Amino acid sequence: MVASLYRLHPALGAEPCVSCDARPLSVCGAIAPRDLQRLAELAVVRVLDPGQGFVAEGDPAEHFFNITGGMAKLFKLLPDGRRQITGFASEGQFLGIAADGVHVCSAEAVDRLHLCQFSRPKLRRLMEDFPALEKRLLDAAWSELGAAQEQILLLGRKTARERLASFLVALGRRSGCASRPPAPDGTLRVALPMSRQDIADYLGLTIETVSRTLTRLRQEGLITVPDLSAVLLREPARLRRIAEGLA
Amino acid sequence: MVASLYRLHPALGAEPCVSCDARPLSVCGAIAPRDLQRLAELAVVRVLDPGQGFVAEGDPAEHFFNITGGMAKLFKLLPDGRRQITGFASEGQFLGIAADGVHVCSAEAVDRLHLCQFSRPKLRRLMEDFPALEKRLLDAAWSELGAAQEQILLLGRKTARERLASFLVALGRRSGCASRPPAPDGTLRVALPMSRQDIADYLGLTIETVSRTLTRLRQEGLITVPDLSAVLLREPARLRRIAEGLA
DNA sequence: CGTGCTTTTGAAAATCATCAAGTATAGTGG
DNA sequence: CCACTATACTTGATGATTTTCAAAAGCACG
Repeated sequence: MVASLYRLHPALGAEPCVSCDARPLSVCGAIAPRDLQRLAELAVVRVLDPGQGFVAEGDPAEHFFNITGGMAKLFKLLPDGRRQITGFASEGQFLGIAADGVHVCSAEAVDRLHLCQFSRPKLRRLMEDFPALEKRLLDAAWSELGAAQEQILLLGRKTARERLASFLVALGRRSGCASRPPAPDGTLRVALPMSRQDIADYLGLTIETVSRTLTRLRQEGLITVPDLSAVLLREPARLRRIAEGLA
Repeated sequence: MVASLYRLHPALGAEPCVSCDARPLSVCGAIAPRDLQRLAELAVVRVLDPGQGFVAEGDPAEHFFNITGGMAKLFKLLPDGRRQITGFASEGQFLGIAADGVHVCSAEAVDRLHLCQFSRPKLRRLMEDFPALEKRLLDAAWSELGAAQEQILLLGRKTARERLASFLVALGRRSGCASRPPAPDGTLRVALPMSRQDIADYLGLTIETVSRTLTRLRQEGLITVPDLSAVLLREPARLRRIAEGLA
C-alpha cells in the first residue's frame, strides 16, 4: 500500500479547499470563499498510514499542517525512551507549533490520517494579506493553551480513575459535538482509535493501570466496552463528576 | 499597607511605556516608540502584595495583563481543594489567556507584583492598527504552548528527582539569561520567591517530597541552599542530565 | 486455524503520599 | 533587642496507589 501519498492539488484540478469538510472547523474558515484559490495553491494534501510520523521533535519547522480527516498524536520522548503524548488532534486542528523555528513535539498518525501541508513562509505571507487568518490562529493557540492547562491539572493532581474518566468525557464531548445527540437513554458512544499504550502515554500511566481502571469502570456499570476501539459511556453525568474528583 | 494600588498612568503624567524595563521583553516591544503614547493611554498600572489574586478561573475575561516586575503564579483548583500551578510568570510575560471569553486559570502574586492591565476590547482594537502586536502575541502563545508541553512531559513521565532538577535548571535558564554569567566556577544562583507548597503544586508533588528531594540533592553536593528563597546550582551540567532522565 | 501482538489479569515491589512530630524562620509586641 | 507566637519547612514512620515483572487471554492477520 502506498503511504504518505503526496499530491499537489492544483495539478489535480478542482479547488480542494472549496469542498473541504474541515474548513469551517479550522483556521482556513477565516478565508473568504472568493480567496480560497490562493489557499488551495499553497496546500499539499498528504495521506498517512497508521503509525507513520510526519513531524519529529527538534526538526526545523518548515511546514504547518491542518488535519482534514483521521487522528494524529503529538508526543515527546525522553532519552531513555519514556514517552508522553501531549495531545490527540483530529479534523480541523492546526498543527506545527514550534519555538525558535524548531518543532517541540513529534507527530504520528493514529489511524489513516488526511492532512493539508503548508509551507511556513508562504503561509506567513498569506497571513499578512488576510489578518483574519492570524486572528483565528491566535484564538486557536489560546484555546490549545487552555486545553494544555487542563491536561497539566490532570497529570499533576488527578488519580488514575479520574484521569480515565476525564479522558472519556473529553472524547465524548469532542465526538458528541458533531455527531449523535445524547442517544436514547443517556448513553454516549465514544470511538477510541488509539491503542491502550497511547492512552497510557497520554494520561501519564502504564498500560496495565489503564486496563485495570477501565475494567473497574466497566464492573461498576459506568461504561461498556463493545470492542477495543470503542466505549459506551453509560452514565456520562457520573463520569463527569468522577473526572472532577467529586465521586 | 495599601494593596492593589490602582493608578491611571495618563493622570500621572510622564509616559510610562517609554521607560518600561519590561517593554523590550514583552509583546509591547512590537509597538514603535512613536506609538507608545497610544499604548500608555490604555495601560492601568497595578501593584499587588504577595498572595493577592487578580484573576479567578471562570471569570469573564475583561483584561489582559503584562508583568512589569515580580512574579505571578497561575493555577487551577479541583472542587475538593487540590491545586495545580500551571505556571510561574515574571517580567515581560503576557497573561490573560482565555477560551470563550472566560479565564482558564486563576492568578495570584507570588511576591510584590507590578503589572499593566489592558482592557481586552481596547487592546483588540489596538491589534488591528498594529499587526506586529498580533504577530508578537501569536509567537508568545506558541512559545507558551511549547513550555506547557514540556511541563506535560515532566508531570506525566518524570520522577520527583527529575522534576526538581528540571525546575531548578529552568529557573536557572530564566534568571541566567538576563543576569549573572555562569559565575566563577560553574555555580549558578537561582532565586526561589515561591513557597515550597507552590513548588509542590507546580511539580505535581507534595510539600514533603519536595523538601526531601531538595535535601537529597543537597547531600549529594548538587545544590546549596543558603536560605529558603534561593538555591545555588553547584553542578548545572549534572543537574541538566538528571532533568533529562540520564542520571 | 495457527502465529504474533495487544490487552488483560495477577503478585510483588517501589515511589510517593499521608500522618505526625520536631525545627527553623519570620513577624509581633513587650 | 529579645522573647513569644504563628507559620513554614524538615524529618521520620507508615501506608496506599501505581509500577514492575510475569503470565494468561483475546484479537487480528496470514
